[in-house]
Amino acid sequence: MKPGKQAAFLANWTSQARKGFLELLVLNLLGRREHYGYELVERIRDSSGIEINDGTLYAILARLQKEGFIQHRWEHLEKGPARKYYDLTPDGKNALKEMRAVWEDMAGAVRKSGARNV
Amino acid sequence: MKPGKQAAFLANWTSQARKGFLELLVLNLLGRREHYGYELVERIRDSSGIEINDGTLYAILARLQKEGFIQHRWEHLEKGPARKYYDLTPDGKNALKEMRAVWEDMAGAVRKSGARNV
DNA sequence: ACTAGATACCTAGTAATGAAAGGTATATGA
DNA sequence: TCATATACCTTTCATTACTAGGTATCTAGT
Repeated sequence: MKPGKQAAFLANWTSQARKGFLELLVLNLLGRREHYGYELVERIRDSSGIEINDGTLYAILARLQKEGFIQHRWEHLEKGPARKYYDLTPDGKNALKEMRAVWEDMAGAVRKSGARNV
Repeated sequence: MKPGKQAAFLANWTSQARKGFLELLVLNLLGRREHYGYELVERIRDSSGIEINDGTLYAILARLQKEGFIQHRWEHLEKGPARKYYDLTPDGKNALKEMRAVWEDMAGAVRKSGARNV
């Protein structure tokens, strides 16, 4: 196989595998405490080592709010751009519970299906 | 929120979250031993409880073979339709290792980010 | 005063995948 | 004869992450 082809496949696969996962990650973090958007980008990168484009994150936040799973309040600082703080609604907490259960099923299936000797 | 909306969201989210995951699951199973397509559908359902449409599975197998990660041999039985047995190529084993590493990072991030009290 | 960079928000277009709904063919049992 | 199970495959659609843009405020350096 061509040398770059492996890397290209993995990059694309990773991008696909992150679908859904990123939403769960954001809800998980908002379940701990409120965050503003830019803060989430930094926190995800620094604490999880997961890179996320800010454009991707804001799209996720917009979707979650449209679903009624998160809500926001503006905080206008004396210095610097205003911040939009998000936290979970009761519907969001319910959705998070169900999403975690689905995720656990998937993680369990990967564990069970994985051979040790490949 | 409308009663059916929660369920509709979860179904869609699950569908998105399975992207990538299903390919990893298939490679994991083929890493243990060879399987034919129809067998994979049953095995995934029976041992993991994960439902997978056979059309989805055959598309995955076609992609993985196009990438050079799996190969097949035909088995013509005396009775019933012929079976197409798949197993991993060396490239497939390498890809599987890398995909598992990415998956572990994601699973770890979910664990670390998850609050216990939501 | 000007520039670069960091902070903080947002949008439009593209590519890739799972799901649904179809199709083909062989064998079995009512 | 008809339904069901086995076993393969294709086409179309909806959704989401990524890329590459954009706006605006503040700070630091020249």
